Amino acid sequence: MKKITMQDVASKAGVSKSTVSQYINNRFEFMGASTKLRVEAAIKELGYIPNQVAKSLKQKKTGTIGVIVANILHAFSTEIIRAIEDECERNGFHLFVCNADDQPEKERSYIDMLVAKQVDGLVIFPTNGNNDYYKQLKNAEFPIVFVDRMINEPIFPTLLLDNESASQIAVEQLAKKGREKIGLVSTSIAQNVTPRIERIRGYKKALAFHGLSVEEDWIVAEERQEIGKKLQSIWDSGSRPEAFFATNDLALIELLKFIKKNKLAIPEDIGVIAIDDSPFLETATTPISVIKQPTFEIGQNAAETLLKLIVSKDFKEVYEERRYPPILVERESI
Amino acid sequence: MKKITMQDVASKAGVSKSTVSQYINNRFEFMGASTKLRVEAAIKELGYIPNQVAKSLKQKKTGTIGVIVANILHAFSTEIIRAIEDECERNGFHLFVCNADDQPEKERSYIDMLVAKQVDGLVIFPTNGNNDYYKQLKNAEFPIVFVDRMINEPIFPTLLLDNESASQIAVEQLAKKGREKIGLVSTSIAQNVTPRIERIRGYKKALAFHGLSVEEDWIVAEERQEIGKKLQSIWDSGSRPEAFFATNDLALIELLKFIKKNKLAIPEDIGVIAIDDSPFLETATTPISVIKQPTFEIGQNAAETLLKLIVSKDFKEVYEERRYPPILVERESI
DNA sequence: ATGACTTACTAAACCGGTTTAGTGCAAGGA
DNA sequence: TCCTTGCACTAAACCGGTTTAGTAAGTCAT
Repeated sequence: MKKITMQDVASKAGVSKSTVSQYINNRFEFMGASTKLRVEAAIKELGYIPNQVAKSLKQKKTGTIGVIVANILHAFSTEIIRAIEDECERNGFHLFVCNADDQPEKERSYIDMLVAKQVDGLVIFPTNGNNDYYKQLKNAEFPIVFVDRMINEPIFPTLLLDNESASQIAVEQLAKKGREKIGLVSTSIAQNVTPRIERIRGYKKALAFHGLSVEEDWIVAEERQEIGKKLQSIWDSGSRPEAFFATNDLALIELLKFIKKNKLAIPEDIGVIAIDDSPFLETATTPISVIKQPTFEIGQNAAETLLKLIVSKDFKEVYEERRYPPILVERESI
Repeated sequence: MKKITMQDVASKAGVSKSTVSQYINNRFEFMGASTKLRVEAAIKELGYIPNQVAKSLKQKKTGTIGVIVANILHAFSTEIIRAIEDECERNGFHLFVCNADDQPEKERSYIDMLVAKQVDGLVIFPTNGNNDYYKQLKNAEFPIVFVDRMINEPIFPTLLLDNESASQIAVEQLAKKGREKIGLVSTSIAQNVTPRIERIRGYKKALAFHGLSVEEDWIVAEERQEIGKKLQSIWDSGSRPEAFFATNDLALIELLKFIKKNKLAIPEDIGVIAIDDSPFLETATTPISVIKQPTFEIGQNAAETLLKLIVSKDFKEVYEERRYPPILVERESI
């Protein structure tokens, strides 16, 4: 079956392409009533669907944005995507979702592909390896919003959690219950990823604030598959923390596996608090206390900011990052 | 900054657009060595990135497919999307992901938008409300693959779990441990969604096979927010099952909340088995036994099937659905 | 009757690539 | 010398829309 084009509709209705185009775009000011009806009928009869690719080419906009997440395995990423998608849908935009797997080369190649596909803008969870490229895109006035992570120069709007506050809340909750020996579990910090760095920094500051000492051995920041081993070696060393603060959901999963393997009871043997929530944490025998991120708000604001930038093209030299307050969900694991 | 076009590159290199196009597409057979170098240099110097929209318009293919999931809140959906994405990346395809929220109208409007955007094909978790439209698309030889759910007429390839087997395994596990009073928890079946219907059917068959009676009052199939109430009313009625089979992750969450609220012990007071896994289930005090779907395989095969259909355009009149065997993960909740 | 305005519509350029059909030139063969 | 052939490259049509500039016909005031 041949694809129906605007010309087919025009011929059928006995008008020119231009008139059909006017009809499609609801510009009826100078269209006769009978012409309007004839075009309408022709469209319906032929089942005509306008080709957005042709439209995009001429109008130099695609109604599409790209989202490049650092690691789609984090629940945080999928929730942000969901929120962005909702906001975009309200504004007639569509989403390309890409997963950079924390690899700058992969991120770079996705940016290239998305630019080639003429997306109108990008939301990026930046890895730390393409800062020069970001600068080029800034020069070209390409609309971008950063989420979750900062790069050295704040050349695009950046939205992220107030990570230090989150750590402070975590430590405070633990300290309030008399925990003095508090360890931390994080995924790898080899790449200087903003939230991990800031959460560890906040944790150290908070320990100091509460008069607790920082025990570097109790800070686990490893690739996911190494976390269990490292925790076990701390445990086997005999110098054991009374509680752990897991800085994200993946770290928490590994921590809980370790706790299970060593048959420890929460909170009797070990206190637990984490950043990022999951519906299953509420249903655990000992429900796990967490610090939620306002993912919905962050995602929605990211989309709003980007869409605004797309229409205004009003780029500032630098941007102040926008911080979001963490939300404590007190349960029973402390 | 003005966008660099192929013409800009051509002028800079002192050749025609056609030659640049040949270069971009690696057709070097009839290109002089010095020309090649000049074009190469011009592209690099100008930072030229070819416009895929223009290319798509001429070539009538976009290298893009659409995925419309019924409900993105199911872990199953996100895992399938991930697998499709991986397979597409390997083949240079990109993904539009859309969430129909189980609403046929929303699904229909997404299909329209994606067709307008000239996606090369679609993976759909079909709601049951657009069967006529699917038939139109089949007539137009538009490549589609269905996942997770079947529609009446199998006009496109369909990939899904062997749901009845999954239920049989669930019931068998429970029966093996001497459970005779087995209830079921599902999300709403108002829309006749294939997996839910089949899982309930399989559960009933399996009960019969094990000589157990079907107690309709123990079958909870409600909207998510109603499940808790319904479970509670069963419990309060005094006629209580000894175990529940949750037919998906969302149903399981509601079941676990109910169990928690009533301070029941798993498996002493109540046995639990569910379809769909989550990393947190393994770390529960009593790890929950589940029946996993081979989501990775289903997603990958869906993408493979679709991409094959896109290149071959070889449509069969009807398709036999492809069933995947469920995978039992025995833990301690039975 | 004439010019000025409206109204309803259209021709053709344009977006930025790909592709087809050729062109000009040099080398080789008759 | 003329003709063929292969090489290196180009002009122009084309994809399917949008948009600009313009036209033809009718109305109205003068």
